[in-house]
Amino acid sequence: MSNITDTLKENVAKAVKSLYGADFEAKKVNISPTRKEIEGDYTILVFPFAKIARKRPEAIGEEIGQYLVENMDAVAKFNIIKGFLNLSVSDNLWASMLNNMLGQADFGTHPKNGEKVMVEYSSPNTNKPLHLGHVRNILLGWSCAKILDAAGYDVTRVQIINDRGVHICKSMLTWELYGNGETPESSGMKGDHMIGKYYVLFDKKFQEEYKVWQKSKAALARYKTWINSEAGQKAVKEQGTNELEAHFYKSVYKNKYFNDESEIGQKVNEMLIKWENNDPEIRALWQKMNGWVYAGFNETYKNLGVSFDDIYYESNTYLLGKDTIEAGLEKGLFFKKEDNSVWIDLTDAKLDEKLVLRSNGTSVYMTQDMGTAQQRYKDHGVSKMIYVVGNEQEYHFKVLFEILKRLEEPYAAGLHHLSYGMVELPDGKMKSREGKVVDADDLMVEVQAAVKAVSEESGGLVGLPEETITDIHRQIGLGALKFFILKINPRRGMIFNPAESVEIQGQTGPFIQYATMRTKAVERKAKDIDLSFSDNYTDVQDIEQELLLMLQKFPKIIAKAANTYSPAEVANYSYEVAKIFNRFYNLCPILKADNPLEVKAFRLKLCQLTGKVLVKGLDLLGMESPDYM
RNA sequence: GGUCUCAUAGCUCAGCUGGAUAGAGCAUCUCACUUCUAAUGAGACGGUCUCAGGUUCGAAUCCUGAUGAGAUCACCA
Repeated sequence: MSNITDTLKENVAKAVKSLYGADFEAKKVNISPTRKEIEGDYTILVFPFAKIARKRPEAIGEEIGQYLVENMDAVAKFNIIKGFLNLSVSDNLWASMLNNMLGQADFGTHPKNGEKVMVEYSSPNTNKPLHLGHVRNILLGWSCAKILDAAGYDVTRVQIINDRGVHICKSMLTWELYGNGETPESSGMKGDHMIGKYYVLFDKKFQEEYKVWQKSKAALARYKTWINSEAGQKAVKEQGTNELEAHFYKSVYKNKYFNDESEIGQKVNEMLIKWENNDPEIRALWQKMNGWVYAGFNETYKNLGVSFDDIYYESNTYLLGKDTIEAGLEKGLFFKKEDNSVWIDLTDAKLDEKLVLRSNGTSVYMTQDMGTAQQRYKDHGVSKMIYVVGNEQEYHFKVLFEILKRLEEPYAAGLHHLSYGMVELPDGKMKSREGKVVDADDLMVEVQAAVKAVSEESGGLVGLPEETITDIHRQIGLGALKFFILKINPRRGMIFNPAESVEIQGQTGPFIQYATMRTKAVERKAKDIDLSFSDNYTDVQDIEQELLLMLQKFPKIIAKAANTYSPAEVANYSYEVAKIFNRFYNLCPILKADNPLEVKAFRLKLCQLTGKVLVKGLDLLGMESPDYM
């Protein structure tokens, strides 16, 4: 039996054909659950047929309703209010609907479609421990991968690690200068946090040096040269001389100072050159320190419950893409300027002229990304690539995708940037320089502690082994955090309120986990109930019908979430299911002693199905379902 | 300035292939645990869907414009 709504749509289309002799696409029939206060289970909108039938909506409803009752066993009766045709489903249909859904081993998931898709997420920089922004990224990526898998795709999860460049050398240098051989073991710090410390230290040391220099005669000379230059005069015009010197040091000259004059800056640049020339000592240091960082990252990933199938490193990919430049030049897609730099003109796509190769022949980010995409296609043969990256890179990806499209890459049509908004704190943006960041590791510890406090108060876990209790606290804490982040449409920027993220009441992860736990608890208690009696149950309550109709949507929700790359779709659906189930749980006793057998059997089955859907829904969000709470 | 997002209840968010009286949660105020675990349920309160036009039988939803917020427009990554 296919889905009842689909069957209804097909029959409505048939009705239109037979009554009015016109073709109407079954898919376009507008059908929705009937509003609670009106009699009926499904409502069909008849306005769209008005033009075809050339009759009043009420008359059309009457005719179609009549047709459906006569031609479908499932439709018992109907009524019409304005242009709305409300159908009531036959009583015996509910049990068969339930059996049908419960009979599917993996209800909700779609058969494999043979398509391969890659999801890239996390993509950290080895200098900074993962923070709240990464957490949103990682959870989105992980959940999307799960959803795509459930929707029938063959998914490869990857991350690209930014492990090269000037910034990496900064932490290496300060560790060499001031580290005294410190290791994660010797300091007891997580590797990524330890490296992060040296990265911050570099900035501090540089600022100190820069500040001293600003008082020198040389500094004053640089400032005077600038102020008399064209750019300097322009600045004077725009903002006056007030604070101009500070502005000069802060914004105008800083990079130049770093590259040309700074002692510590020189050392970093020397180190980078050595790294690029494969200096064995530098490379060994680099590998050692990266190893510490990766160990730290892996711990965080493990705690978050996520993993990857393949990892790309920029140190391997940064030279890729140059052959593509050649190919593009031959095709006439790219062009060279006099200084030998290579460009592409995308002004006709409302994008600008874009540099793809520097005048000195070295790559830019775009070059590298072009090459990496091709490499991934070679490695994994994927037809779709999903990049989970913040919305600040929207422009970059638009350009990248446009270039790959014009290069006629076979996967070009399947490229998607899953762009998500910035995570802000209630008092504004996170700023790493001011230490105003929410660290991923700290965050996970905090949510678990908060859950522990509530749990001990409610006392639901008393009597279980200590280890089990701790693990349940972990599951709930992470559940609260993950749901809090994933329920929001990725597109939107979000305000992360730490207090709200550990809420366990209302629209939260633990609310859904609690409902799921209830389904499990009932099942544990239900013994020796002959489930086949459920078919005799015909007095199906409104709330039971509502729950069934909601559960029936599951496969479509997964498909929609996959098509829109939106875990929020699954999150909000799971919440709705949990809410209806809780209402059902309160209204309809399942195992009550004086319930007739068919009532127990039907409700128990409904409970089982709800449990299956909720467990799967939570799993798609990367959340676990505790057995006790 | 160009481009792209976003704007719905005091707060956090759903709803957007146009359809009935715009929905949840939080907060505030009631009520319900001798009951399959109350981390629950029932009820009350709360709205000019930013504004102004347009299309339509019908607009929170589509179009145009305005206002406000964010992002982006490097031979940076």
